[in-house]
Amino acid sequence: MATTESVPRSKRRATSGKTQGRRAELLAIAAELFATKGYTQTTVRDIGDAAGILSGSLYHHFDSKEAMLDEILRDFMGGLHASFAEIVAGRDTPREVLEGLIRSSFATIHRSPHAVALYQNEAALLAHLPDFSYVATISSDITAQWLDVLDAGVASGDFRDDLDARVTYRFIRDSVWGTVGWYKPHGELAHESVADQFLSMLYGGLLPR
Amino acid sequence: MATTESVPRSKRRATSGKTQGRRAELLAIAAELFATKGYTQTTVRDIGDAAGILSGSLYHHFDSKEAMLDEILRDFMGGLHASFAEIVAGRDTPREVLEGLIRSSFATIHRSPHAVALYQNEAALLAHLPDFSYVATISSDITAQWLDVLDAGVASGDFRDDLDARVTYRFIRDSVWGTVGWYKPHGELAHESVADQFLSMLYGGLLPR
Amino acid sequence: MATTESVPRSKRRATSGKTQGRRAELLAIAAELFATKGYTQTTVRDIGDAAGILSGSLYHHFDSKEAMLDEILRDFMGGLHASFAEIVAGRDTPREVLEGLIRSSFATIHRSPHAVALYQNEAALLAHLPDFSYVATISSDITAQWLDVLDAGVASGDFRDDLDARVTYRFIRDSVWGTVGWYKPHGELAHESVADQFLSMLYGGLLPR
Amino acid sequence: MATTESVPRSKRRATSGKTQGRRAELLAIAAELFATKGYTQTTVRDIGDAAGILSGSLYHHFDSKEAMLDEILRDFMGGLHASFAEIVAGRDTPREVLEGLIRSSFATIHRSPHAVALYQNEAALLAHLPDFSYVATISSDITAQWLDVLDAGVASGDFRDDLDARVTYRFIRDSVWGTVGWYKPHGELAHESVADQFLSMLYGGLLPR
DNA sequence: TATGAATGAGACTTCATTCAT
DNA sequence: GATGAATGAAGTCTCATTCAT
Repeated sequence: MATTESVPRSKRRATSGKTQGRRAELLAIAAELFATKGYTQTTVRDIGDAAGILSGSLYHHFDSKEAMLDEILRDFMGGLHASFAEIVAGRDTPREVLEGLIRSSFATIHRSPHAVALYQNEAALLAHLPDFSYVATISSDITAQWLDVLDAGVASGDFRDDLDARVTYRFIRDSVWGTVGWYKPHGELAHESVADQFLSMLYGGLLPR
Repeated sequence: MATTESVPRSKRRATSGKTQGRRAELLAIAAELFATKGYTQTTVRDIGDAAGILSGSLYHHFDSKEAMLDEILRDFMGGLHASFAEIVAGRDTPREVLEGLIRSSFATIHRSPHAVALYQNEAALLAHLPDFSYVATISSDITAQWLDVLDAGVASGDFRDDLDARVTYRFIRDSVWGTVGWYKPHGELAHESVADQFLSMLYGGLLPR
Repeated sequence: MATTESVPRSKRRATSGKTQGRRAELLAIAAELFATKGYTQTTVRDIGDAAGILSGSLYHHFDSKEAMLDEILRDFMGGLHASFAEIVAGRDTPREVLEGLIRSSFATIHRSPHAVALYQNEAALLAHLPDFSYVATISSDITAQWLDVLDAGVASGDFRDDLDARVTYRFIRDSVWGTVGWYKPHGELAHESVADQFLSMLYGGLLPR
Repeated sequence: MATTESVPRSKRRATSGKTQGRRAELLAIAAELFATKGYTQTTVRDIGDAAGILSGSLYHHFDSKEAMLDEILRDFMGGLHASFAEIVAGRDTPREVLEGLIRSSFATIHRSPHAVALYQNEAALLAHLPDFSYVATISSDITAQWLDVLDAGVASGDFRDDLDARVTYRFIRDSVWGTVGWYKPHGELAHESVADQFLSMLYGGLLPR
């Protein structure tokens, strides 16, 4: 497993405390635009407009448009991997761990929909950019976290042994993260309910007993 | 339900028989590039290079880059809706129909991976382009086809009645179409096997009996 | 009569005081090129070269090449209509008003030869561009100003009553504005002398008494 | 005076009798488009469309788009100069000659409005194209024809001697040829009536006696 | 004669980025 | 920190023209 603890943020500029607030604001604005329109379709002028400054002024805060994407993804993926690691370490049975991972994922979608959407939608782009190889690395780590749980569950008898774990993992992953495309954080449906529904279907199947 | 039978292709240029072959070739090339690099990231020069002609020569065949995307999507979505309609009409129980839809979807991913990827990945872009409103229309129609089957299955007792059909549909949809992101048409895993795996998990659940 | 007082300039970008100077410079350069080479034959690169910047930099100041033409024509035609209105309102007899309009026209040619040439030469083009419908509107208003004077002069006995006012107006108009094709603002012939010659011929005719 | 009798048409292709008809058709179509939309704004595709053939097929008849313009203008200007020469030679007094030139001009506008419009509107363009220097040459010749008549009329006492002949000529020229911008060959107003109006105004002036 | 495919130059425009103020 | 002007590369598209069929 590749080591990804505490993702290094080498190029992040030195900042005073006050500045940090402005950076975070701008990153939030950028993340929303990137998620909504797509990274390539979002211009630095779009970001500047949304922030109430000229596009050129963004370069006082960030080195480039790509640097903004980098900071958003780095923060997100580091946190995601860490919180998954915590769950894996803190629960007993594979079934409890899997349920924890799933519930945490839906909570993450609720909390950081833009970063999730970015991660979901810009896969093709990120694969082409060498500076973003860490995304693939962390992705692999996360995949390993999930596969380990599934394999352990099959071995322990928690899960069926006639399903291919790798294929099963992908079905679960796509259903879970695909939720970002339709779930509304401020809508009627709570993310906990979405998780309940998913777990109920996943564990029990679609057919009545 | 909006009527979408035989999607009109009003602006397609008049063509003789021989021309059609060249158009189809160019569209296939464009579809692959659009799917692989993303529509925005693909330049007309990329397409021209891949086809062995100058980018400007593409405009002898198509009005614009957008027109190429349009023709690809229109053909694909029209065909998809039609083949789903055939399945709905030709089977008896909701369970048989659902299985048919799912198997057909995996077969479609096998046959037209580029168009499927396009439809999956460019949602944000298409929503911004007024000329592509028909995509949303056909999408709604297809959603209705699937929801009808799920509702009928719940009513008939084929499917569990304690799951929200709308949420369940989205989970299924995202798993099925998300397959385009990892399935390899020429790989070891056949699309029929993927369908078997999915149906087994969907119907029986992850837990052993 | 269509109302054309103070032509709206809705899309003109918000600008500070300093910026206005650069805009005006660029517009003057563009106007000269448009008038000399023709609008279509003038490339944005021509304009950039003449201004000492890259063509793309023009788009920092204007939305498009067409927007430059628009601003030139809008300013010119609004001013022309206004100055004619002032003359119509400020003089007594039709003969005095007509003389005022004619002298003002020659003075305008002297002062803004490029805008006049543009208005003269690009009629065919402007008729095709929907964004320039205001040109036709103001033209109609100006025609009405002149026709009113001619009609009043015929009624008052100032002018002959055996000439068709509409046809006469066109002869006068074409002679007057056609001057822009040969008059040289910095040449020996003063615009006042041109006006004298024209009025002498127009009022007295070519034949000796 | 430059000699311009029988303008040479060196590059005109050898043609059979039948072909000539098609050439003439195509030139008429091109002339109308050039006059209506402007030479630069007219594409060879426009011409092809109007003629019912593909743009590339035009090159079986003409060497280039410019060659079409050349043939139109060469025919027109040669004919114009010749018919003016006939008038100058065939009448007695300067007044009769001037009246002849003016009536002939209006008749020409009636008969060949497109060629006249071309000659009027594309002055800026033609000045830039070396292949069209003959246009300036014939223009000078025609100017000389008119100025000779005016000078002769002043000397003979037919015309007032207190008007500058050169300036007067330009006023007349612009009024006469400017008519092409508003006269409708198939309208109610006959070109003879336009000529009557113009001569009445020119000779008698605008003021009542 | 006409078609259909292609060329090659050049047009307008966009956009991330830089920098003096 | 922010502005406003400018850069330079790149993108989409147009169009006169050529040529094999």
